[in-house]
Amino acid sequence: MVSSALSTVESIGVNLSNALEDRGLRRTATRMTVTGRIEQLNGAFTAEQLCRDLPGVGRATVYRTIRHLVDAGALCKLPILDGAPMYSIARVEHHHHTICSSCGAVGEFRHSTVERVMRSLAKEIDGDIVGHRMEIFITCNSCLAESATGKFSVHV
Amino acid sequence: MVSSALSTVESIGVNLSNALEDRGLRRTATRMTVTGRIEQLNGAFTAEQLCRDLPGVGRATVYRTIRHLVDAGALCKLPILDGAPMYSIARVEHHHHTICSSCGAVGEFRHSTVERVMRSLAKEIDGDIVGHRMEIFITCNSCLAESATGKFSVHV
DNA sequence: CCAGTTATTGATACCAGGTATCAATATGAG
DNA sequence: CTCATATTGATACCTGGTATCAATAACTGG
Repeated sequence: MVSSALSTVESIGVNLSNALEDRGLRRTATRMTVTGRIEQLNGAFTAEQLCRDLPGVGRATVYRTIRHLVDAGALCKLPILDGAPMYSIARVEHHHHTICSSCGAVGEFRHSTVERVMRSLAKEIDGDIVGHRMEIFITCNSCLAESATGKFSVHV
Repeated sequence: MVSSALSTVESIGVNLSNALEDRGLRRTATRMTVTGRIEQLNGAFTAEQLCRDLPGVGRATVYRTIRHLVDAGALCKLPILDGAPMYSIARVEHHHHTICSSCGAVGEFRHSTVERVMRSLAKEIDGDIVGHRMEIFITCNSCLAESATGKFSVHV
């Protein structure tokens, strides 16, 4: 819901069960259930949330499947300060996240300037840059409308 | 150790026990022990590490003191994917972190371009930007020298 | 300095999120 | 169909961290 509102995200075709198969994992009914649910969600989710949504699937299996998808690069794992990490389908090659401080909704964006900054930082940083992570904390438009109170912590 | 190697960090005088006192907390011997140890460390640390270093101080007290210091803004809490968060003394007003993917050493840096990017992103992001977080994953110079194997996960 | 109030401490139990184990079951190859 | 292998899920366990609470320490006014 939030992802679709971000102008810089272009969806690429993702098929989670294919991602698993590509890693030599079997396409089982249970895994289809899990990946199907994730694709339905169309937004970021936590592992516990997925367990609640799929009471017929064992906790261990849900966590295992998520781990496989992260390893396959099909999901990205987003560390949340003071809380369980969230996962979202990696729709764009390399991207960053927006997190609504009020409702927790996660979106993706990509911006060439960010990558350009990385190159200019390379001169100032002691060592080899091997990657980066960036999150932007926002109050999303629907929360602005409701002017809800913040509940996620923000690193400012 | 890594912090001092980063050219963009300028130390500001920090006194952790003062930070606690400013919040109306008592300057007790136990708190002095904890803050003293943190100041000695001169780098990022985990809560468990601090507990191990201070066997005479109760676990609960170590965690409570860390929480107070984070609330006071004297420490920053850095979420680590797959692991306990690390804490480091907030030496500069607003900054970002470098994390060595090999040894886990954390450094700080500040770069005006990053803040400039935020302003240009404001146009493209749906909602109000309230903050951001950025981590750069590096292989630090000492690890480059040893060409150690990576053990921290990287979001690329 | 004392008595009383309030804050702090730390042992303990507990909780959340997640992983290892392992017997039972499903899957796919031949 | 048969067998080796992968998957599943109940369970126990682990890690990181917090709530509880009785004992103790630290401030306060008198």
